[in-house]
Amino acid sequence: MAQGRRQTGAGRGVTMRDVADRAGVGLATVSRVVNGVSGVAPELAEKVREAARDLGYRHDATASSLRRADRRTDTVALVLEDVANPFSSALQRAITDAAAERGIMVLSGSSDENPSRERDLVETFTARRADGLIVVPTGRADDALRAARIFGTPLVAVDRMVDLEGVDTVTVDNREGTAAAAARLHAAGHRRVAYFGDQPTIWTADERLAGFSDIFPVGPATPVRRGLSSVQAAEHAAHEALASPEPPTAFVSGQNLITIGIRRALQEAGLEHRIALVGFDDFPLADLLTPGVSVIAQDPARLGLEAARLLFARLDGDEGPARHCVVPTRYIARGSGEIPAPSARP
Amino acid sequence: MAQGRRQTGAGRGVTMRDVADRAGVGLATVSRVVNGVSGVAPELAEKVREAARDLGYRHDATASSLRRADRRTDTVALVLEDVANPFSSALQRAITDAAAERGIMVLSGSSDENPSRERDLVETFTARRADGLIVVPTGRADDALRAARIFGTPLVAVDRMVDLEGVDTVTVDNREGTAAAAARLHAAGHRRVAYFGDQPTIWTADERLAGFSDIFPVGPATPVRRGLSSVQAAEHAAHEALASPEPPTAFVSGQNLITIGIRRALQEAGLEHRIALVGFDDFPLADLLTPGVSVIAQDPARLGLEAARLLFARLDGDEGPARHCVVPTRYIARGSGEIPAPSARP
DNA sequence: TTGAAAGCGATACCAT
DNA sequence: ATGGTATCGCTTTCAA
Repeated sequence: MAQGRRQTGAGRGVTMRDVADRAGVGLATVSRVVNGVSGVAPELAEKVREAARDLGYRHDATASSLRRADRRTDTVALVLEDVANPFSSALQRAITDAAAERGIMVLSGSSDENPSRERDLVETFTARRADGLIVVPTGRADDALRAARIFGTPLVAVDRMVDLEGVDTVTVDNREGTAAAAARLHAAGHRRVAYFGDQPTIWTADERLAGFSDIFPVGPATPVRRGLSSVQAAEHAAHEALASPEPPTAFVSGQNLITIGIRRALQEAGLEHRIALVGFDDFPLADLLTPGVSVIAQDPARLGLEAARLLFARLDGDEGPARHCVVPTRYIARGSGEIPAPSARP
Repeated sequence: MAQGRRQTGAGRGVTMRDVADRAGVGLATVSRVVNGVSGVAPELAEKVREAARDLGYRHDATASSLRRADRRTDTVALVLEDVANPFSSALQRAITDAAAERGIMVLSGSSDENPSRERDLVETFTARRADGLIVVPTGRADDALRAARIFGTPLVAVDRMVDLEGVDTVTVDNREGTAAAAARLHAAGHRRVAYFGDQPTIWTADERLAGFSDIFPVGPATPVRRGLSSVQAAEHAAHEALASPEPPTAFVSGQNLITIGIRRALQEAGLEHRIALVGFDDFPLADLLTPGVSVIAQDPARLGLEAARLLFARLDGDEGPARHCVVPTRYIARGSGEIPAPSARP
């Protein structure tokens, strides 16, 4: 059987007018029944529902929102860094769930850290008249977001701060979390500690490095590598660091892919039990590796929930000043971060 | 600064009419310019673009599709099992990328293996007039999908087969892949092998079990556990199996969460080097564990791409008979599946 | 080449 | 309580 656009008389093309005619009522009455407006005689309502069923009527949300006074589409859009990243997908899941409770759908796309892709996405989403936007911004001075704000679409920046007044934000305590983890390494005797981070354009990358530097000011003993954005790049850089005359006794990573890359290099060199490693952002199976990977864990579900709440408040008419929500991180000791410096070993 | 709906005169509420008036041209001309229809005098077109820029005009894709002859919304919808699952998010990513190339957006939602949630999602998506649907069906006789087909929205089922004529499908060779892996265990001397699988309502769960049974017919030596759908459940079941008088010498898992649960139990019992484990579906870091986890790997990106292709062909007017695309799996030996049976050990 | 006008499917006002 | 009708923002004839 072929899959055609119009294979049966039912479905496509059946409008409220058709339903009204078949039920022998006015167009407005059908609209009331479909929208569950009270004040329609029960028997009429039943007749309408029957006609709708017979004809295979399907409500057109598109036309509905066009005519509606509030112009709502009951859709919010989500611009992530990469849907396939576990952090992003946990965020998406939390937001989608929160939205579903209100009967709101979620559109999403990946910017891949590319400002022009981000711009395209924001443009497409506003063209589709999303009621609101939740964005993981690619940059601090974000053009795409500025455009959306001018257009008037409520907007929440999540995971990263942005230099735009009046934008609600949700972030984690990147600096404090990283500093606390670094302090633990310091207490365990580490003095030669390498920091591997993401691209400096990303706000979180700056914050985390700052937290690290609070404990280990950058110097010859504390090499800093930035601009790492894939497992392979981090793995390669870690191999280089291990091959240097005075290799670090510990690594701090600013991102989960980097953490995995470093760990991969350590395992290849057979050093995972001798060199400490702490990563920012938890990842699945970190606890099943031996030794387990200690991390500064974020709570992406919580982040998403707070972002959704902020956005929904705006959708509900909140016109107050911008709010900034900071979600705490949590250090999870699994072993790799608890390896002491050689000097401190018995 | 407050975040209002209408904080500047620009943006919201600016229609083509406004642009037309400011540019001193007709409404139709603006429409032509915006849609890039050739045949407008260059100077007029420039005037229109300028007016649009000045007023902060944003095209309304909603109204556009309503009036357009083909009624296209340039949106396809995706019903996944759980966006947060790596398999699902890889699928989503591949489909979103393929769609983006054609200027198509992707709506998505998670059914959580719940038929009524699936139904809601399909309903919402068709109400939003998605041009097409890609669904990971929760059941074989899927009501939600039947409804969508009657409505006439092109539909592709991915990952799982469905008892509905005329529906395009993309799956992997579940049975063959599992049988091949089981055969390897048999060759390595294993005779007491446990199979842990997902809920029997899921088509893939049946297929994979069938593949296992092709090599190890179900009997006392080959216990089968079904209905496992979380890491915890699998872990618990694995502990039980290990505590039995004659524990299996190998495990075969029908799903990635189950694989992880079994592995967790093995590590807790200190048996990960003595009892073999092969899982269906690869997962991140499977190679970093010691021993690495051998898997029957699917290629979710490929699955998504094929599904998108099938759907786009329908959108392009293909009315041919339903097509079924089968993507091959690949066994990846990492160690856990290569542990020989004790009887076969020197 | 350009513009006026009809109408996509639904909502909301205003009569009845 | 119910129905007629103007209208949402846009595309698409059809005339000029």
